[in-house]
Amino acid sequence: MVTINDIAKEAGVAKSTVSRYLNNGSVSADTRRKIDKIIEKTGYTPNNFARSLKAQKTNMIGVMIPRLNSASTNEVLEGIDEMTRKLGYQLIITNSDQNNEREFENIQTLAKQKVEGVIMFARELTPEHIDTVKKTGTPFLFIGQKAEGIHSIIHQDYQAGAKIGTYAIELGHRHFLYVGVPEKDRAVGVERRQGFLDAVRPVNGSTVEKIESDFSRTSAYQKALAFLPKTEATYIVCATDNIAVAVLKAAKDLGYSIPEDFSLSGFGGYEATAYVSPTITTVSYPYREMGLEAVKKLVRLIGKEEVPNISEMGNELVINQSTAYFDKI
Amino acid sequence: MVTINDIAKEAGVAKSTVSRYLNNGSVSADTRRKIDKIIEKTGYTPNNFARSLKAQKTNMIGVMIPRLNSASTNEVLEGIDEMTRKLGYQLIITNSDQNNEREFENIQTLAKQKVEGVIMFARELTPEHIDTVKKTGTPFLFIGQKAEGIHSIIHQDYQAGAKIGTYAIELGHRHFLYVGVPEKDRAVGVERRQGFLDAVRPVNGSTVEKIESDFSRTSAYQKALAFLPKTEATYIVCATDNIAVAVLKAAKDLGYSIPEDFSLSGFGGYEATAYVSPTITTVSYPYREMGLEAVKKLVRLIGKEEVPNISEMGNELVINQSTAYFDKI
DNA sequence: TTGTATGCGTTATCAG
DNA sequence: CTGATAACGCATACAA
Repeated sequence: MVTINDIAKEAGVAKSTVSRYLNNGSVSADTRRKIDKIIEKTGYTPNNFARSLKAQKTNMIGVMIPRLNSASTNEVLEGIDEMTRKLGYQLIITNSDQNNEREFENIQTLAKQKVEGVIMFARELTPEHIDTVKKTGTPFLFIGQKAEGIHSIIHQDYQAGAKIGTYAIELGHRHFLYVGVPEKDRAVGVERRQGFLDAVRPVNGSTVEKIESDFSRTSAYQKALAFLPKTEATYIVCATDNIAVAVLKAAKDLGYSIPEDFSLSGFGGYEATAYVSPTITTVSYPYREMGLEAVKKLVRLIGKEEVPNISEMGNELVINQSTAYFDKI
Repeated sequence: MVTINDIAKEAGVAKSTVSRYLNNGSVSADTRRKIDKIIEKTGYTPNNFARSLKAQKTNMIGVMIPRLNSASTNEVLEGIDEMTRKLGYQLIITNSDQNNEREFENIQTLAKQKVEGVIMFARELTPEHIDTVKKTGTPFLFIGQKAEGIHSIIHQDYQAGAKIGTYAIELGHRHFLYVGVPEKDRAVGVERRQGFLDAVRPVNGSTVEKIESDFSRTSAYQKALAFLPKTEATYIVCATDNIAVAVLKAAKDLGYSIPEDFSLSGFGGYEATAYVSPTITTVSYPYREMGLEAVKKLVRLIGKEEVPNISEMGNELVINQSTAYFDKI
């Protein structure tokens, strides 16, 4: 490996001169040219570890994601990737496989790697999470969930739920089936649902049946297969677009027509909702922008700037073919 | 930050003793207990940079992916993630946004980070790619494409194409539409298609029309919308499952029935093919296993072991509802 | 502008 | 088993 020392020797200068060349640049035109050429020739590149060791600074940002095959996660990641690049940081991505133990591990691993800050896609948040995070002393930013005393950036899930509820009521529906996810995920499992319920429940004669799935399509498909034949509902609210796609599939396999037999909607605004038939009504979330914002916010955090504890991203109702007026009496 | 020195001082021993404690372990039970306690108390964790600097070894593996929102890529990544974890390596993932310049950059960035090896998801391979890679001197493994003088692990794309071709002929089809991708991606754009053509062309009276899309659903959808009304084909071969999903959508929007008006198939075995109606016939690829294999192979490479230049992964025809016998005369 | 010397946190070598 | 010391590659304070 070629080091700053080799360069210095070959150029006949002190290594501090080479170092200066590399950093400030207070070097005479002559030596500059010499060093230029030698670096070119040898293909020298500075050793980041030595640098980090010295500077006590790594220029790295860590990202923790719960799983790799999530459409929403990946869109946020695109935004994160873009902004970290723009701001000159290097990204380290760790995957925790939706497993708490591995999340704890990863929090510590990243801290050990001396990343300057961490963006964590939060799912289920336990006190132990909060604890582990706080112990690291590293700036942390949660995405998707809020927690006492930790900065976060979240979706307006309650409002999203309310949008769907209001819309469905306007269409004339009164009987709903809500396909939810576990409450451990507060944002999706609780907030989103509560927004919907609060919009729908006050309406005279409305009913809501609930079933619970997990985030996988297979689970949602199975549940729907079993439950659709029994339900009184005319409108099916799915807690995510993935679930909606799976429920749509189950409905078709059971011989139902959407939206004739059931109206159906999801949350998220995934591309998939536009490539099934009928296309699925949903609430679209600004995932990419969220990623951009997250990095900006984290970097301010790293720089000890004052930043609001919680930032919220908006969202937008997207009406597609899977929902229709309810006009049978 | 608490260092080995602090520990040593507090324990009243030399820092080399602490270091030994941390590594080999040749320490008296007494000092061991003392150090144990202090480390526990202070929450000391070794500084990886100092370690790497000393050891000239980073324990990191770099991964270069062309984009974050690809189903196949992410499945391979899951495998890679699993195996790197198992083997005790840390992962650095970089995204190049399907952009050659950024690929060159990333190759060098990773080399600078002194990763011990790199797994690169190859798309289009130019001489400059090969060149840049070779200059780094870092062990490289290509996934998905092969290149002279660089180790790689690839799919049997030719065989996959042939499987679809043979199957379609058996169904009685003779007129085909092939929705392909640019040839710059040799594996998908050339090999896969060639396997199909070689299986189909020898058959009497067979015809193949070709159109080209890119890897995005939007592009495929638009092309299909324009081309389906004009085609003579009874079977549409799509170069990827994503394309197939988009073409299916276009066909439906145009009022066609699948498989009555057209049979349709893709490649890849993505989950999406199972959650549209009809489900789409495809060739399923062992993505996750590929990730596992890739890491194993790279690690052998890092260890200077002898490994075959090219490894191939098999694949499997998955017959679904989108294909049917052609029996109209 | 340039060079000397020192230290970042760790490991390895070699005496004791 | 333990301790002193050098070295990894780089940046910087300070002197020249």
